[in-house]
Amino acid sequence: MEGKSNIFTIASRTGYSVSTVSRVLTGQAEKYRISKKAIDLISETARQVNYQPNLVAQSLRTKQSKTIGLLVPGIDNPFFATLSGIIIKLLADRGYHTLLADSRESDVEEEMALQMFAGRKVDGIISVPVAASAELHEQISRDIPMVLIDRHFNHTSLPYVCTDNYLGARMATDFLLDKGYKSILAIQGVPTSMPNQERLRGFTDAIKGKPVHYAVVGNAFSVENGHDEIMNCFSDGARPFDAVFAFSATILLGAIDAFRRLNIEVKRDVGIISYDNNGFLDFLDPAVTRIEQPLREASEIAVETLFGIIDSRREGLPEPTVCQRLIPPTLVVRSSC
Amino acid sequence: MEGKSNIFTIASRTGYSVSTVSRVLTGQAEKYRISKKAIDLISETARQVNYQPNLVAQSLRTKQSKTIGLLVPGIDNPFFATLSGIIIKLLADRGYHTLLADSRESDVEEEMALQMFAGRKVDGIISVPVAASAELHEQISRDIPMVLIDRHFNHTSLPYVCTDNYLGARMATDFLLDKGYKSILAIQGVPTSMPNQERLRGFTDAIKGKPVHYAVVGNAFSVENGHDEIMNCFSDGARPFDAVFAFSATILLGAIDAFRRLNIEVKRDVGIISYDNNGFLDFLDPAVTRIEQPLREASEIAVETLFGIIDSRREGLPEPTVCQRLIPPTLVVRSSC
DNA sequence: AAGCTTTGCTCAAACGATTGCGCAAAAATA
DNA sequence: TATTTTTGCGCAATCGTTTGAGCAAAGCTT
Repeated sequence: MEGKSNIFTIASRTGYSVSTVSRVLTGQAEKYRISKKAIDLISETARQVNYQPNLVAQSLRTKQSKTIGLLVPGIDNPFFATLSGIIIKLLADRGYHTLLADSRESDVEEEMALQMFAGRKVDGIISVPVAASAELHEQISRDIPMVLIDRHFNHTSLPYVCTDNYLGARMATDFLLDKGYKSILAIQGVPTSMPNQERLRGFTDAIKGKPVHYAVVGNAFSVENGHDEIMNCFSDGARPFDAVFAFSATILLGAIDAFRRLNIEVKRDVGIISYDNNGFLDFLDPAVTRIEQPLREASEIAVETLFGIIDSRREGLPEPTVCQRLIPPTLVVRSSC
Repeated sequence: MEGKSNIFTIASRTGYSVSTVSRVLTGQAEKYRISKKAIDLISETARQVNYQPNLVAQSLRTKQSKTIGLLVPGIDNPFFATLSGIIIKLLADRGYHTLLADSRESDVEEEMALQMFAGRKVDGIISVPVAASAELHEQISRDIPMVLIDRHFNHTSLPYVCTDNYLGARMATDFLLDKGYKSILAIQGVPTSMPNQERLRGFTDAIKGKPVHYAVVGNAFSVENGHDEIMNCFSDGARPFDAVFAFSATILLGAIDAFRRLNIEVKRDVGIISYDNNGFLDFLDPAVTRIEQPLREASEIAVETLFGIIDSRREGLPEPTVCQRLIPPTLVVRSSC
C-alpha cells in the first residue's frame, strides 16, 4: 500500500530473514533451496505491500544499473530523434533503461554528459560523438563498455557503426552524373565533422576526372546555410550550376526556400539531391531524391555490439574483436533530379 | 588515475577520515569547520586520483537522485522530440539528468515506465500521459512529484500545463470562416485522446450556428489517416469541401499527398489549415497556415512547477496550489488558405 | 589555574539491497 | 543408534556515500 515497503518490511511480516526474502524476490530461490512454502508466502506478501525493489540500492550492491547512457548531439533533430527512438526501444526490450543526454554539438556538454554517465555507473554508453579528439571517449570506455554510432574518430580502436558516408556521397554524385548534369554545387555542413569529411571526399572522388564543373560551399548543417549559399550563387539571374547536392536535409530545405524566392524551379531549372533520412522529403514538390541511412540496422548492430562487450566483460572473457562497421546507405530515387 | 578511486582512497592517502573527505568534497567544509590545510590537501588529492563521486551511492544515502523521469508517447515524433530537447536542456541547467522513456502510445509500456521511474527513485516526473485513467499517475504522484505536459486527465488534481487545444481549434476554424470558406472537412486524430477531443469541441463550437457545411472524419494522428480520408471524400472528381482542417501535421501531410494524386491544387482548389508545430510546413508549397503551440513556454512552466513541488516537499512545506494551465496557442498565417 | 569556547576532526550508523559462509534440524545411510 | 548428507534458512559484511553526535586539543576568560 504505502510506497515505503522494502525488503525488510516483508521480512518482518513473513518472519523470514531479509536474505531469504531477497533470494526469493530475485528468483534465486531454487539455487538456495528455499521451501515452496516460504516462496509462496513471501511472493504473496510482496504483492500485498506492493513491493518495488529499490533499483538504486540494487545498483550499488550489484554494480549493475541496468541503464545505458545515450548521448546525441541534438535530440530535436529528427534524424537523432528517430535514432533515439529505435535505440530506446531496443534497450527496453532487453530490460535496460536509457539515460539520455544531449550534447547540443558542444564538446563541453559532451564531456559533462560522459562524466555523468560514469558517475551514474551506467552499464554501457552509446554515443554520437562531437569532440574532435577521441581521448575522453577512450578513457571512459576503459571503465564502461561503449560504442559509437553515426560518427566516429579516425585512428581509434573504439567500436563504431556508421553509415558509409563516402559511399553515399559517391552514389549521389554518380547518380547526378548519370543523369547528365554538368555542373554541380555541393553545399556541405560542419567541415570538421567526420560525416561531412567523408561525404566531401566521396563527392570529389566521384567527380574526379569527369568533364564536370563543380564547387563546394557552406559550413553548417542548417537551413540558413542552405539558403544563404543558394542566394550567393544564384542571385541576379545567374545560373552557374544545373544541380545541387545538399549534404543534409536541413541544408536542402534552405536551398529550396531560396530557389523559391529566386523563382528558380526545382527539377526544371535545377536538379537537387540530398542526404539524410527524412520522410518529409517525400512531401515536397517535387519529392526529393536522397541518400537514406539504414538507421534501424545500424542501431541493432550497435546495441548488439554493446551487449557483446558488456557480457564478455561481466564474464571476464576476452573482449570480442572490435566491431567497426560501415553500413552502405541506399539511394531513394524521387523526382527532384 | 584508475577509475576506481573513492572517498576511502582519498581518506587514506591524505590521512583524514572519510567523513572529513566527504564534507570537503560536498562543499560542507565551512559548515563543519574543516581547516584550510585539510581542504586544500583533500581537494588536490581528489583531483590527482580523478575522483568522481559515485552518484548511485550518493542517491541511496541522500534519497535524491538528481534525476527526472521524462515520459513521452513517441520520441521519434518531431513534436515530442522538440519538446524533449527543450525539457532536457532546462533540467540540465538545473543540474538534473533525464531518464527518458517512450510509452509508444501504449498504456502497458507507460505503466512499466512509471514503475521503473519509481524504482529508480527519480526526484520528479514529467509525463505526457497516454492512459485513459489517471489512476496510476495519481498513485505514483503521491510518492514522486509529477507534472503532466501536453495532455492531461479530466477531473484530476494532477498539475498540468497544456496548450489550449479548444482555443486553437476555434482560432483555426474562425480563420477559415473569416476567409469565406463554406464547407469544411475536419480530419481528426485519436478520438479518445484529450487534445483531439478538445480540438474537436473547439471546431464544432466555432462552426455552430454558422451557415456552413462540415464533416468530421479520421481516427489517427498519422499520414495514412490523412491520405485515406481525402481519398475517400474527394475521389472521382467530387469536391464536397472547399477547406480542410487537419488536426495534426502528420494528417496534413497525408492529405497533401492525396490531393497531389487527385490533381487537386491546394489553395486554388481547396484551403488547408493544420495543427502542430513543424517548421517543415513552411517549406511545402504553398506554406501551410497552422496553429502552433508554445512549447518552450509550456516546458518552462512545467519544469518550474515540478521544482516547486519538489522543493516544497523536501522542505516539508505545504504544497503549492496545484498548477493547471492552458496556454493559448498562436495562429501562424501562411498561404495555404 | 580552573573553567568555558572554539576548533578540527573522527566514529559509527544509516540508506536498501545482495551474497559467501555457516549452522541447526531433518532425512538418509550405515 | 551413530554418522553422514541434505534441506532450509539466517548472520553479517559489503557496495560508496552522508551525517548526527561526540571528543580531544587549543585558545580564551577571569
